[in-house]
Amino acid sequence: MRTGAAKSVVSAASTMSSGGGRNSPVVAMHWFRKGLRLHDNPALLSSMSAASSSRTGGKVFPVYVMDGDCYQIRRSSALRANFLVECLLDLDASLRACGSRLYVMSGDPVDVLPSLFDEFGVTHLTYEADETGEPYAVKRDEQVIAAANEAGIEIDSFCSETLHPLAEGYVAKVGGSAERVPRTMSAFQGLLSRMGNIAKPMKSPTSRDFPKQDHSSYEGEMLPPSKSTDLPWPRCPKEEVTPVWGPDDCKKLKPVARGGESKGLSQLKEGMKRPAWVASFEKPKTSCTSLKPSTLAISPYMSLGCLSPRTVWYAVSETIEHAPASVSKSKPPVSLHGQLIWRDFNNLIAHSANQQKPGSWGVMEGNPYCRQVPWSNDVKLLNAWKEGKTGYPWIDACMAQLRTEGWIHHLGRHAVACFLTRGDLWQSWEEGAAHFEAELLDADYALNGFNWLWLSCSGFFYQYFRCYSPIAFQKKNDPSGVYIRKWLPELSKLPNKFIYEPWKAPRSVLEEAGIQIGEDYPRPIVDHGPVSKENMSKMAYAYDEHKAKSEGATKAAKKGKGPPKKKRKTQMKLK
DNA sequence: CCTCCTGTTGTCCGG
DNA sequence: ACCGGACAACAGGAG
Repeated sequence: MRTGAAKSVVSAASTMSSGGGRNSPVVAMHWFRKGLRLHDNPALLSSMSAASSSRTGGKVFPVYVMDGDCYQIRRSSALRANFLVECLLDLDASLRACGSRLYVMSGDPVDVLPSLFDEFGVTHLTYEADETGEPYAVKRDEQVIAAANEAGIEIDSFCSETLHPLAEGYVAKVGGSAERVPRTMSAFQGLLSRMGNIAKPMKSPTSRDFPKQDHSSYEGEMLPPSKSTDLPWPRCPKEEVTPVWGPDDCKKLKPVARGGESKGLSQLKEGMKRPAWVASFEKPKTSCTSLKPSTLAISPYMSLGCLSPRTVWYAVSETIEHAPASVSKSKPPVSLHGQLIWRDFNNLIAHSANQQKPGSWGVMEGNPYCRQVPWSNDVKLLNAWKEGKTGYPWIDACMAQLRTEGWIHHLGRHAVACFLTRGDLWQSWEEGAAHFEAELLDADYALNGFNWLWLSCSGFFYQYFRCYSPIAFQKKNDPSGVYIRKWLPELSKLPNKFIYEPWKAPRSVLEEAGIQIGEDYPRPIVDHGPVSKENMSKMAYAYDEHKAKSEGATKAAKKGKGPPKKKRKTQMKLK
C-alpha cells in the first residue's frame, strides 16, 4: 500500500524484529519533509511516545533531508529557498529549546536515510503522510519505506496536512473510490458536513516530553543550512528544473513573510486580534490594491506545514465566538473557514487525479480534471509575462511583486493567470504553474494545480466568456494606480488617466512623465480587446471538441443508441 | 431524459 | 453612484 493509506502503517518486518528483544531501547526517527512544526504534529508525538515506551535509553532523532529534487526545492527561486532555510533554522531552534535538535543531511533521502538508520540504530520511523500523490514524493516514500522494512524498522505515518485525511477520510466516506469525490465546492462542502468533527489540534511538545538524550556526540554536525546557497541543487536534468539563481540573487531579498513555525504562529495570532474582521471575512472582498496583504497572509506557512490547518481552523472558530453579536458572519466558501475548506478540496482533487492516473495532477495531458486545450508555445510571450514586460501596467506590477516579495493577492493572481492563458497570450497554464511554483512563497502542489485549471477554464470553472480585463478590473479598485506606482516606479509620474494605459497618453503627457513607450516601458505585446475575443472563440472550439470526445466515449460505452448530439446555439468560427 | 439553479471574486452599457 | 441585463454563454448537480 502507498503512503496515502497511512494512518499507521506497521511493517511486517518489525513484528519479526521483536524477537530480537522488545527490551532494547526504542530509537525513533521523525522524518520532517513538510509539516515543519512542533504543534499539532501527531507523527512527531508518536515518535516521542514510542521512545518513552522503553524504560531507559529511548531516543528521538528529528531529521530533515535537504533534497534538491523534492517539490520544495526543485524549482525554487532564491526567495522561496530562503523561506525554507528560515523554516529549518526556526525548527532547529524550537527543538533545541526542548533539549533536542534538528539533524540535517543533504542528498537523496533514499540513500541518506538508510545510512542514518544505521548510524543512529533506528528502530522506529515516523513522518507526516503526503497524501496528494505528488509523483516524486510517492516514489521517494515507497523506496524509503522499502529500505526501512528491510532494516526491520517500525513505520508510523500520520495524516495531518488537511482537516480530514484524504484517503481514509473523504474517499472512504464516498465509498472508497477516488473518482467519486465531489467536483464542485458546494458538493465538497456537503461531504465535509458529513465527516464529523475536525480533530482538535495536538499540543506542542515541551522539553519534558522529549526523552533525556545526549546529543553532544553530534555537536556541530548535521546542522541546518544558514543561507539559501546551502541548499543542494537538483540532481535531475537541468532542463526539468530551470535553476535560475545564484548567490547574487540571495542578496536584497524582500519576502512578504519570514519563514518558520514561530513566525507563522505569531502571524496567525496577530490576525486573530480582530474578531470582527475574522468573523466577517469575505475573500472576494479583500483588496488586491493595498500595498500590504489584506488577508491573513498565512499561506506561506501553510504550504510547508509551519501551521497546521486544524490549528488555524480552531483559532478562527474561537475568534469568531468573541466577535460582537452585531457583526454579520460570513460563511464558506468566502469565509476564513471557507479558505481552509478550499484547501482540503484542492488536496482531495489532486489525490483523486493521481489515484486515477498517477502523475496526472499538475499537467494537462491525462489529467482527468483538465480539458485539453491547444495552447500555443511562444517563448517570447511567456518570457514577457514572467519578466513583467507585457506593456500592461497592472499585469507587470503584479509580476514585479511576485518576483520581489514572492506573493501576490489572490485577485492579482487571477488577473495574471487569465492574461497568460485564455485571456490574452494563449500560453499553457503549465508554464504559468511552473513559474508560480518557482516564485511563490506559498507554492503548493495541490492548490497551484487547481487554481491554474480554474483560471484557464480547463477545469472547475467554465465561464470563459468572463474574462479579466488587464485594465478595467484594477482600475475599478485602484483608480489612482497606487499599486502600479509602487511596483513600476518608471510609470509613477503618469497621471491617473493613463496609468493603466500608458500607450494612449499623448506625447506631451509622456514627455512630462519622462517616459518613452518602447524604451522606458514596453508597448503592449497584444491588443487585449480583439485578442481576448479571438481567444474566446478558441475556447468555444476546445469545449466543443471536448464535448464531442466525451460524448463519443459515452456512446461507445453504451454501444450505440447515443443521444442526439447537441449543437452549439451559435456556431463559433475559428477564423 | 429533461429543466432549472447555481457557481468565492467579469465587462460593458444603459437606465 | 448603483443596478440589471446582455455578452460569444459554460458545466455540474438536484429534482
